[in-house]
Parts: sequence; C-alpha cells; structure tokens
Amino acid sequence: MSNYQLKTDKKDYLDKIIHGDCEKVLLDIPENSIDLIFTSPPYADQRVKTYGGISPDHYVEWFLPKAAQFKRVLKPSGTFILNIKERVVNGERHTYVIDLILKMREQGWLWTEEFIWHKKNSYPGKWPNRFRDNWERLIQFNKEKNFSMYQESVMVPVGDWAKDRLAKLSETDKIRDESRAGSGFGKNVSNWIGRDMVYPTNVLHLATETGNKRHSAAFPSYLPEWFIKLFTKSGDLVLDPFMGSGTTAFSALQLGRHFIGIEINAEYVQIANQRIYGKQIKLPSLGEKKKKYKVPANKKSERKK
Amino acid sequence: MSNYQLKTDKKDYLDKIIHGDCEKVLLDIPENSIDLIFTSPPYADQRVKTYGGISPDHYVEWFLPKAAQFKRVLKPSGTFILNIKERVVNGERHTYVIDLILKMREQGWLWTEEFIWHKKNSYPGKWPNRFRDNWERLIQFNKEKNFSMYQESVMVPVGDWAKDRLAKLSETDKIRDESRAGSGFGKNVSNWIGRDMVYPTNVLHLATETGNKRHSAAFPSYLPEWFIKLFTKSGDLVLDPFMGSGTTAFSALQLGRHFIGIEINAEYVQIANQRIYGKQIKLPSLGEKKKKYKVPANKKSERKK
DNA sequence: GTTCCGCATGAATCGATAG
DNA sequence: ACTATCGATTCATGCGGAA
Repeated sequence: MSNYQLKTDKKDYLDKIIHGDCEKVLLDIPENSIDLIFTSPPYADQRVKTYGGISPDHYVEWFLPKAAQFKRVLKPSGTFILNIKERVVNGERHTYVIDLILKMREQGWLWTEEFIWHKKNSYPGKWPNRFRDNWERLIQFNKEKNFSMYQESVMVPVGDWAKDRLAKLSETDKIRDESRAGSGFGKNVSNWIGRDMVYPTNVLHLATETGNKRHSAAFPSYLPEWFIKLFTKSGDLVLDPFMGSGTTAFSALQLGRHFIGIEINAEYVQIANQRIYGKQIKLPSLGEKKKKYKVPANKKSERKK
Repeated sequence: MSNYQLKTDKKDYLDKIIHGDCEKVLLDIPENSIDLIFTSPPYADQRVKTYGGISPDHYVEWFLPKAAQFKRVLKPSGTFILNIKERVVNGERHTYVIDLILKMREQGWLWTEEFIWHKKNSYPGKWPNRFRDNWERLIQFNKEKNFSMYQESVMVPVGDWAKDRLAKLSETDKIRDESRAGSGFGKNVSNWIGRDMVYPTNVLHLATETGNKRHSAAFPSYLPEWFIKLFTKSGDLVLDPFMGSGTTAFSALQLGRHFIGIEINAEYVQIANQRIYGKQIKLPSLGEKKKKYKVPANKKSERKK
C-alpha cells in the first residue's frame, strides 16, 4: 500500500507531502527531529467545504492531542508557529484560541510570543455591531527558552515605506528587481538594501492572496517565508501538519530547507504536489484504507460552478 | 473634608477628576449610568513608581472586583474598552490578560471584540529572543448584545486609513474619482460618491504620542477619541477609572461628552486638572483620610532624574 | 511593452426565515 | 425555544483584456 519502509526514519517523509491525519502520521516521525512547525489549521467552522468544520466548542479537545505530537517531534531548540483566529459566535469572540493557549501551557509549551498579522485586505461586509476583521494571530510556542532564532535574516530597510514595499514583494516583483539590477538601476536598489537595515517588529503587515483560484484559503507565501528565515537555517527541517495547498512546503523548498507536509484532504495533496514538483506524482499516503475525499452531498452543485 | 454632599448622585462627579481608588469611588456612582468606560490600567509590574506595581500573578484578582464595579455602573447599552498588553515574564508572555478575559466572562461580561492598536513607532530595543512589541490589545466588553455603536462617526477615506497618512496616492485618487464622476453614468456616479468614505476595521494604525512625558503611560488622544466617537453620542457620559494624566477626560470634553475621571495618584490628578481646566484647582477627593502619595523609599533616587 | 480599468473573489457575520 | 440555511452587505487586491 505504501512505498516506504522505515516508518521510524524521517528520511522516508523528507521533502514529501503525506496524505493523512497528522495526529497519526506524526507517530512515525522521530522525536526531537523538527526545527520549525509552521501551520494554519482549519479554523473552527471555517472551510466547511473542504474540511467539514470543527465546532468551536470542541476545537480545543480536537487540537490538543495533535499539539502533543507536535511537541514530541519538535527539537528542544525548535519553534511552533500557529496561525489562527477566533470566529464570532453569537455576537461574541469565541474563547477557543485563548483556551488553547492555556491548555498548551499545561502540556508544557512555553507561550513565547504572539505576532500579529495585520491583513491589508480583509473580508468585506458590514454589520451593526462590529467592523471587518483585519488581523490574525501568529502564536509562537517553544519547548525551551533557548530556542534558535536568526534575527538578521529578516531585517528590513528602515522606514515604513520600506516595510510596506518589502511586504508587497511578490514573485514577479523579485524577478523584476533582478532584471533591473542588470541594467544599472539595480545599483540603487542594492544600495537601499545595504543601508540602514533594522529589525522588524512583532506586527506583520501584508495582503491575503485572493487571486489563486486553485485553493480557497492560502496565506501569502511571505508569511511562512518570514518565519522559516527567522527560526531555521539552511538544511533545517520544517513541518506543516495542516499543509493545505502547500504554501509552507513551497517556501521551505525555495529557501533551501527540508520539509514534511501532512494533509488530510487528497485534493489538496495533489494541488500541493503539482505546485511543488510541477507535476502530478504518486506519493506515499498513510498506511490505512485509502479514503477518497467526498464532497458533501448538499455542496456538490455549488462546487461545480 | 469633601465639598460634595450627594454621593449617590453622579452629578457631583460629573466632569470632574476624582482622587481615589476607583473600586471605592465607584460605589458612589449609580448603576447603569455610564455610556462608555475607556481605560488603560496600570500594566502588571509597570509604572511601579506611581502605582506600586501589581504582580502579574495577582493581576486578575486585583482587577476583578474593579471590573465588577465597572459592570454595575455601565449602562446596558454601554461599552467597556480595556487597553492592555501582557508583559513578558521569564521569557514567556504572561497569561493574565487572557485569564482576565475568561474571568470577566464568568462575571457576565460579553467579550464582543478585540481591536488591535498597531503602534507605528514602538519603544526601541533589541533582545536575542524577540522583536520589539508593536501592538496592544483594545478589548471590547459589553453587558448586552444590543449596545450602542455609531459607526458613521469614524468612517475614513477610501484606501487604508493608515496608508492615507502617506498621502501620496490619495491626491491623485481623488482627482481620478472626480473626473470619473463627471463623465460617467448616473448610477456609477452615485456608487463612486458613496465609496468616498469607508468603514474602518478592527486594527487601528497610529503613532504613539511622544509629547506627553508627564504621564508614564500616555496613549495618543486619538485612541480615546476614536472609541468615544464610536460608542457615544454628544452629551453621553464617559468614565476612565484609571485616568492617569487625563487624556480620556480631555478627549471627552473636546467631543462634547461628559466625563468622570478617577485617579489614585494625587500628582496625576493635578496634572489632569491643569490639562483640562488650565489651572490648578481644588477638587473633591474620596472621603477618607487624605493620604499623601508616597514614593517608595528605594525608588526615590530614580524619580529625581 | 506599458498603463489603465473592469471584474471576480475572498479563514465573515448578521438577521430573517424555515423546520 | 432552538438549530439550520440563505441572502445581503462590503472593499482591497490581482488578473486579464483593452487602449
């Protein structure tokens, strides 16, 4: 059923997308082997079409056993970054996120920091009692106080204008910058880069990706990139246990890090593989009965359009 | 000792700064009489010089009885905005803020929303394991779901209102909009005019005020202004139970709202009065033995500089 | 090859309606 | 009364077609 043999050796998973439930898949991964876990799990009751939705009231109990596995496989010097946001239930912000922080501390995690992702383009809408939600949490957990951090790798040019500029750097922008560099104008660019670099803060200000039609809830690749550069060095191993369409794996690969991606949705596994390897390939999946992803009956018509 | 008689009548406190502990002073204020409570309490272990410092581990139990009084005096349609941020203790973010949210919900508060104040210029510094802290929480609590909110009063020009400060694009954008309006179809015209102003989001993006050095925890007046405009109308009553140097009272006055300010530190009471009334005046203080504010012995030298 | 403009599209939330 | 579903609302962004 599966084309790998040494389940206890992480090399079988190295640079692969694994199809399965991360809580089970991670049992095969040696303890203290991951340098960075960066993930954006399905939010409570969101992405119902693809994940079925986890009730807010059961979110913590759903997440905690997975967090225990994350803690086991993470190196003592490693970091776990959790991208999450509580939804509104009955007019109130639900408490599952802060409940989770407290429960994870009981598990032994250190709640080191909370970064803010200040989204530039939030979901539209108007309500009588609240404004649009324009931020998400990026919660940093660690096993030990002495975790690895490479602050110099994410330094930014001085000034807000530069920060905004950097945040906007898409793939095409980078290419354009390189082509400019060849024509003389690049000298100015490199001058800017060399001059007056400062450390960033714990607020990231960038736009969500709306253009990509292949997947519904991708964050911009800048987000995992930033944390991968900050918390790992070249050759390190990055894990995303809720891989989705593969943004984290893609970023890790581009930055010369190894990755392990786990995704429960077969459709997303295919998308991620295409994105990373440029073609559809056969990949190892969990050694269980292969469950075909099933579209909920009442959603089938909607999916078609 | 005090120059007011009817302690149960809020009119005695109206538009005044009261010197005393808010937990006791509020006992004299009628229930359901305040439209907005906006405050920035002493953070745990911060402002040791002026408040004596509350240990992070005891912050919640220190705050809760005060929150109970806030709930009593707040109108059912009123809002409580709490500006707070957890400090780092032993390499970790302390949990007193999220503990407080959970405990206040047990008190009957609704945790309606959490605004983020994205500070533009944060305190400089560098640490090996974290970046500069560039944001604070503005936590919105309510007694009822049907609270008052005046969204139109805080609308902002199209395009992110933070971006608007850079103001390079806004000029040309406006011109473009006008030229379009003059030549387009009638329906489109009204659409474009309507889009001149948009509602803000739950992220506030403003610079910290550097001018006010008299008060050690001064926030920019823009912050209370924004929430006063959003949650009160002219003639309403705003309470700040940890008044500090009087920014909230000053903003309320300027916006045509009534205010009640409470401050435990006599020095700040004087500063606030000077700021608001332009002169040093005799004001009612709590009907207790007048306690002169005492500088802790080991801090005296530090105060001098 | 640029620049400009139109258009679809989101980690959403509320309130009304229906069962 | 309580849950489930649906329509209405709204705006920054990036892509693609057009000038």
